[in-house]
Amino acid sequence: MEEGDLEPYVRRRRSSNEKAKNRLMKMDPVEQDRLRQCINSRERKRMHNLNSALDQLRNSLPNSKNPATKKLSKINTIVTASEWIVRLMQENDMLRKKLSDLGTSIPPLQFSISTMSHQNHHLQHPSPPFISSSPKGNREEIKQPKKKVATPKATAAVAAPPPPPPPPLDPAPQINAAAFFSNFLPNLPPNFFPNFLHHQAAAAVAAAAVSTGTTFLPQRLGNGGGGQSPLTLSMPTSQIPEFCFKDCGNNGGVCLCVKCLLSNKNTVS
DNA sequence: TAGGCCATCTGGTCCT
DNA sequence: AGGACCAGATGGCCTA
Repeated sequence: MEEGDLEPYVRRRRSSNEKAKNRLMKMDPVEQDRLRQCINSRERKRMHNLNSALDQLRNSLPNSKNPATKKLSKINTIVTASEWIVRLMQENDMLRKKLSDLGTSIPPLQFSISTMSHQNHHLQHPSPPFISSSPKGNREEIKQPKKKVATPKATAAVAAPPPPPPPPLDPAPQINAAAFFSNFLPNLPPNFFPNFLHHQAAAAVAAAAVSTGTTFLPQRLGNGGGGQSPLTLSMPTSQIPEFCFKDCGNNGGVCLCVKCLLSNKNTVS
């Protein structure tokens, strides 16, 4: 495309909108530029609001406060949050069932756009940097999707079947810490466990429990065969670190993270 | 250096 | 008419 093909304001026009085009072409270049900057500014604010909401969502996810974890990308934030919500709903259902079995009942939670909008009041009335200059106020709020003319892409989206309901949550088996270690590291030296900081061992077991779909049951480790005092696992699963222990320097160069354990990358010397 | 991620600009379309 | 929303294009930054 040559430089002459570009109009001062109306660029890359793909279809003709004669009214708008005529109106814009009546403007002088300075006025067109001012309008363009105004539109760009609004779009930036809109995207900043979107990112702000995305940051909130990211910070609501488990492990988000862990400085060792890398910041989730936008798409991963959405996907992870979606999966996390499903997980919470499953756990919620399970707990309700347990309550029901105990003869107690509580009313189901009710979610609605209106209550969520109330809780996200700050999105409709953002803090000063993102306050809309629009005389109509900020329209960036949670609301029902607007009706659009069916385009091929939109039609495909509507025609797509809804995702299958999540499978029922099976009662998770509980993992025994000592059994886990004896299964995956059968040739442990007699004094193996005492060589590890117990919170690392606890974290590794807990991480294994999560990755294998089992429930981490805090309990006492065995004595490791060396006549040492038993170790108490006390780390809640919410604090499971995601980083590899190889770098910690406290375990003799042996990594206890699940990934390394399962891939046999670690060696016990 | 390729690929992922992101911010920004931009034009088209819809909504109020 | 003006603003919101959307998606394509583009270039910068970072990392494996």
